[in-house]
Amino acid sequence: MSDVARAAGVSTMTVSNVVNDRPGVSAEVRRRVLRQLADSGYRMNVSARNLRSGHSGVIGLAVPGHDVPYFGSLAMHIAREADQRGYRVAVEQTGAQEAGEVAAIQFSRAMDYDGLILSIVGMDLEKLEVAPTFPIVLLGERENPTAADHVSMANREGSRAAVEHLREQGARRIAFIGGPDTPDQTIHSLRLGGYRSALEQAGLGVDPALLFDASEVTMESGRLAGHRLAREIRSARQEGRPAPDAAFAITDTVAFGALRGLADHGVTVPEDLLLVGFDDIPEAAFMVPALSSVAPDLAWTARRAVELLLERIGASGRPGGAESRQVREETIPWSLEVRESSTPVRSQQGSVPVPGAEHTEGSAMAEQDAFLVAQTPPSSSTSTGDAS
Amino acid sequence: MSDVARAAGVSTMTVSNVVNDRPGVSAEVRRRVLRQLADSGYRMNVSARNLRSGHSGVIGLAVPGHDVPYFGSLAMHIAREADQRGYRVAVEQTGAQEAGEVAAIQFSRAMDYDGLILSIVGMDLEKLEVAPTFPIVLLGERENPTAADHVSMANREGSRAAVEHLREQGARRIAFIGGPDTPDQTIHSLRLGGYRSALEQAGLGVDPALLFDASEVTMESGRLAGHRLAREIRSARQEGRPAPDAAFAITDTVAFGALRGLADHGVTVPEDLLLVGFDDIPEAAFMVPALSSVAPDLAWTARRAVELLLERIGASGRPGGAESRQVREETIPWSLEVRESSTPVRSQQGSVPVPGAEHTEGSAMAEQDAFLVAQTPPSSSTSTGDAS
DNA sequence: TTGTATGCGTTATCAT
DNA sequence: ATGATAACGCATACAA
Repeated sequence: MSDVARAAGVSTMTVSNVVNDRPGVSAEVRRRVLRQLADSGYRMNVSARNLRSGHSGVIGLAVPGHDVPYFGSLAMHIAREADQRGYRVAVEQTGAQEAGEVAAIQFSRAMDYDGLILSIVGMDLEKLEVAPTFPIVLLGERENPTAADHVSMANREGSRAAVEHLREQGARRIAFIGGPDTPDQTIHSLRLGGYRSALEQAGLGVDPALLFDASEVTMESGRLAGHRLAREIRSARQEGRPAPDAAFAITDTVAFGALRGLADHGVTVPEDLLLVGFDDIPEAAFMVPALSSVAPDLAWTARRAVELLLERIGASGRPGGAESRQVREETIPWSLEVRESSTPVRSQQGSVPVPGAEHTEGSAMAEQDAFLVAQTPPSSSTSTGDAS
Repeated sequence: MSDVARAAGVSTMTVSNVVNDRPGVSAEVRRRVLRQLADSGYRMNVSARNLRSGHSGVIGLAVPGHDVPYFGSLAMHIAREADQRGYRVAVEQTGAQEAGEVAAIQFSRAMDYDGLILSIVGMDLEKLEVAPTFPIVLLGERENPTAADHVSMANREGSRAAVEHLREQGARRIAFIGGPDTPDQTIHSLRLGGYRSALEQAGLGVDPALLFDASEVTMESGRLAGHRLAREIRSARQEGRPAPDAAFAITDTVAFGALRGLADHGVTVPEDLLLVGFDDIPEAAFMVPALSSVAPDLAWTARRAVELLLERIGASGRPGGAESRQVREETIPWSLEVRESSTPVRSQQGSVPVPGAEHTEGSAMAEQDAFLVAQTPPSSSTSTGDAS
């Protein structure tokens, strides 16, 4: 910058003013400086500016893994949202849910970010020893005991709606594919809670034989659970007892794996079994069969998360700043997307290579739409959440 | 740091030495400083350190979209690789392939990174006006005219192997699902080139009627292509001319969409049509049917990309640094993963809810393995690439 | 409208 | 083994 100043015959301060487009610079001088700026190929040293200004203009986003579709989709929305507010988003992965360690790493790593949006998955919130001065917004499970803002998923309500929907579709023995129940609030315990509450409302209890473990929340664990579920269906039918006729998977990713696992054993969805997932990842609508899913409003989530974080960043400078602000807790609006996987078929489609009806691109689109919004969600499953 | 120094009765320099674990500090003093460090809750100011050291310890990774599975997978590998070398990775999304603009944005944004790994998709490399002093490694298409290191996909070879494989499986009319041919090197033109070259080697030409557009490289565009392909199959059969019996999709994501589009019209894979994709995204093995795919070695890719970038970062300080180093061009090793989607079935599995054979978890695993490595890739499709 | 002095938190260098 | 000093590149405060 001093080079540019010398070449333009002004002081570095004037150059700084030009670069940052501040008023108080004559048009003539500005022109000269701009010219020099271009010629010299000058570029701001961001570190120096950060050092001086005390902020970096980037917010961090910590997700469990870059390769998890749900978080990929979330990251996209958050990046879009932050862009609009002049912030950059740097996405990091926490690797897994190794509570304390990962959280600590995340935190220390985030020190040069202005703030952090942290997706916690199955991690003990108590272990999150966040310095109360650092702006953080938590994303994820419900009922947050920490002193940090929190945008939370309606895990219980969403899961309940999914199971109620399955019952409305005629399902009588509904399996749960997910992790074990735990005292602390994890994705597993909460969504299992919703499953239980739907059953209890129908006057039923949870049959342990209908709980199929997929604690890892991966496609592979879903597949293995699918294998076990298929075997249970077979056994039940052979032994003449009622077989599972539906399943709620804790995650679309798990559901995807389960779909594969069931197929491995010749069990088809929705003919043999109805299936609903959670997250409504972009892939859900494209699976065969298209996967019904509890769909959190990701655009809303991204907007609120960024807004809350920016508010806290703004407050963290001023007296009685970040630490004293009241903690906010908001719940993500959601809906239930009903697709093929939970819609009992009237007549088997079969593998007919040549469809009977004529199809143009337009009619194909219409057909596709019919698949995507096959059915209006029941009233209990419409959007909810306090978008305060 | 000066607070800590004062409290510990030493100089800031000594504190710095302790913090950075440098030699030349007596055990006694180190203990005292460490204690103060802990008590005071001190944390390094990264901006200041960066200002002083001249580098940030962060490398950027620019991908088209956070929500593209292939790049999610890639990001995961790169993050792992960089971690091992003490670097952090910040992932940003370029939004799309808007050549010049996006590249410029990326570049300016990357200024406080030590370097950038840039995934270019369908973007004109010529438009990438990169300041030759900034360390960049390009990831993506082949034959790079820019003055930057480049780790490239074996687009032609991989595509050719896929199509050859389809022919070996008995396919006679192989469709291409992807974007249009262009003079410049895009993912479309290159993979189409491989498709063409495989056909020509078999003494055939490219039939324009077998080119199904999916230029957007999304699930949705794949689905629409699937619709058109299904209609072509129907028409051909009705009119008694040979129908497409296989397809090569430019990307697994497109293949996934195509699978859905075909299913919309009752066309099943592999019974009615064989299908191979490209990228071998994690989902490929879990699709029903499991998707055959050209599988680039992502771990290798990540390692080389990071290594090349770090070399260039290292050189950029020294005299005759980054700009003068010779540009490196390497090709990613790959293999062909053959799965169900390109394996003609002997006897139709059908939708039998109760499999005949007994299944334990173990035998289920065995069955799964059988699916995953259903067949050894032909010799022409084994790993290749100059891992120099 | 423009310039000067000063300091942000850290580390390299040189001295002790 | 430890400390004093200067400097990294910029922006705030104030003087001119």
